[in-house]
Amino acid sequence: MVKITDVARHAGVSPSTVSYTLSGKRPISAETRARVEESIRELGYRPHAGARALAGSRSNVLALVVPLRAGINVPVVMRFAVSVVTAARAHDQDVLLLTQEEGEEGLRRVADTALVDALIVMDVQLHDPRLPLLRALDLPSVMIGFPAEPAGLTCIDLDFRAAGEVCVEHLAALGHRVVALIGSPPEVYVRQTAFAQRVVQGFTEAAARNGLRSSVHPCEATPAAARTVAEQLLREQPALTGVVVHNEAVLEPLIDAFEQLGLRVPGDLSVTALCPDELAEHLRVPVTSIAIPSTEVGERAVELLTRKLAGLPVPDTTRLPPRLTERASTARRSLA
Amino acid sequence: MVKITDVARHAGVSPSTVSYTLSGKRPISAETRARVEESIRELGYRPHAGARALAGSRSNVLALVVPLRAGINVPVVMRFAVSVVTAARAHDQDVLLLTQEEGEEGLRRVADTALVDALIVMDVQLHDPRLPLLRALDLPSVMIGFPAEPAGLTCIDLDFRAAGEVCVEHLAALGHRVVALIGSPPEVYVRQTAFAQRVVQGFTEAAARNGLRSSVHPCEATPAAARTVAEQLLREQPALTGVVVHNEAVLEPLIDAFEQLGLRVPGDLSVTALCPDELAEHLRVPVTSIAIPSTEVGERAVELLTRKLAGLPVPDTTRLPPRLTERASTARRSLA
DNA sequence: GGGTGACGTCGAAGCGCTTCGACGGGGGAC
DNA sequence: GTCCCCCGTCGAAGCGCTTCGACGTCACCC
Repeated sequence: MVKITDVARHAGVSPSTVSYTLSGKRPISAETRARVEESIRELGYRPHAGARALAGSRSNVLALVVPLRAGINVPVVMRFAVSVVTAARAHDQDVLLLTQEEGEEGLRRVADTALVDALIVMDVQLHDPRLPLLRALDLPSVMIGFPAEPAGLTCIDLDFRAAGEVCVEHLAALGHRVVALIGSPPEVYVRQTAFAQRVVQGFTEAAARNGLRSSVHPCEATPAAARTVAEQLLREQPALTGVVVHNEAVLEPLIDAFEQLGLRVPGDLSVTALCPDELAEHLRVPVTSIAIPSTEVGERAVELLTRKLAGLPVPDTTRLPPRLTERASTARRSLA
Repeated sequence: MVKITDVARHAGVSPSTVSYTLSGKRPISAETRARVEESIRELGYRPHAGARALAGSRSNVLALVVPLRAGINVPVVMRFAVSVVTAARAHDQDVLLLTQEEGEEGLRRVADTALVDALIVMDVQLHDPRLPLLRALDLPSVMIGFPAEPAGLTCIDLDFRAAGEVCVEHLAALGHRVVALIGSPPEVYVRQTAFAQRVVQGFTEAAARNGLRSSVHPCEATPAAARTVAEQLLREQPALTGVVVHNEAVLEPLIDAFEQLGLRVPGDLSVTALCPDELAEHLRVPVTSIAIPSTEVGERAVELLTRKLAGLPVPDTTRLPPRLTERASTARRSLA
């Protein structure tokens, strides 16, 4: 293994000069720098991570805690993880993978052993048991998702409220006057995360603001439930021409059900959804949708962490604006 | 931060004694051990990872390189990653996540900086450019998948050949005499990984061994292609009663096509597949299938690595036996 | 022309841990 | 009873790097 003293000898300087050349923490003359850099290249020097962490009290590693819970969207998590790693590398950091299974003990471990400099925690619940620990730890952290009480933490996620609004605005702009939100199973609304409620909020308020008639319908994640909701909707809201679906599992069955009930999409009914793009694209009728911007969330999370590590101020909460992708499932309301 | 000297002082011993208590590398009397352990607990001591890595030249971290290539099955990768992390923790190791994007340079970096002790490389291609590097590096590594020339490397994967065989044996045992393999798109067979060919091999040989008539049909990953293959099969092999599908994307369209052509599954046609269990389970007719045992692969990979790190011998190649899960899509051949 | 910084570099002191050699004491072998 | 060896423990020497204080040199100012 080639070490810093080897480089120093080869370049005819002291080890500290090599160190300063690398870190830029003190001025080094152009010639010396050139000589040192040449030596580094020639010898293939790579500083030892452990030694660096020990002396510099920075490991240049950040921990990423991924969820395991049933019901999480695996491809979204994966895309997110990859974007975190990529963004981290751009900031000269590596990423240690932790599973949620390790829980608070895992967080404490990597923090106490100084294995990592910072934490990214995904899938944060409203009353996440890890919150007190994260507040107490002196490591900077960023969480994906919003707990009930985000003060003193740094949180980031899609702005679900705005997502609900944008869907409605889109339908309103197309002339639709009666809209419905077909949501997640009832238990989701009383549960650990608040994003489902936020979508409802945004949906309802935007509808009111635009003078639309609107209703909200939770729906179990089964084709049968989808069918039932569709039938009920037709019965109770015959004037309905626009729906927002926030329930990936029933998006396809729902469209099938509507079409079997004689409603053409988008001819008679415009459909928008909150779901991953892959799903929206690959349906028989590609669906106008808003996706969770997993890549952007990952990048921004790393960026926030980097700023915190540098001692710069960061906002407590950042809500990413939704981006609606128009596809074949929405159209101007026919005036027939 | 509490350090080893704090513990030593508190327990009235020397730092080296604390170290030996922790590592077990030298005998420590029961009383001393108890005293030290109590001090550790009381003070909440956690050894500094960097210091440990520096002094002990072991970081207790292993790198996991995940693929990004289009066409990989994300949930499978994710499940695999999680099982690696879990297994690694059981061996007191942490896991650093690398993306394939970083390529050979990334491997070299984590190796040269001594950030990690060992490597797990997923999605290894037949002529993977990383192979020479992995051979040259003095870090132990395990690869998921088999390159063309696995000598000197440690590889693990599902035994695809046996998987092909098992499907045929299952059909043969049910009395089927004419079988077909519906495979991946043609390009897969001339491409980077060999597993597709191995399935064909196993399929063909098992068919011959059992005296079955058999044929192999590559198939593009589109519903239209599925339909075409189904029609062709009916025309050319009217006596066909069993198929093996090794192409996730067309499994559902294929079954649809067969049923639309008047063949009932499993009444007239038994279907087995190589695909993830989730897919097999959630089809209209749940399909008898063999899945890639991602969890097991992950565990075994970590185990192999642990043995290598301990200097123990490991086999160059380990092929995990396929496990066929019987579902509703296969039945005894009707003698009608 | 001497004082004063700023610049560029060096030496040495750690960072917290592991490990090697050494050493005292007690038990077994003779 | 003596010798030897092994058990249990200690002290000290690093592991490879960062960083702090110090120092020499040169340019510039009054």
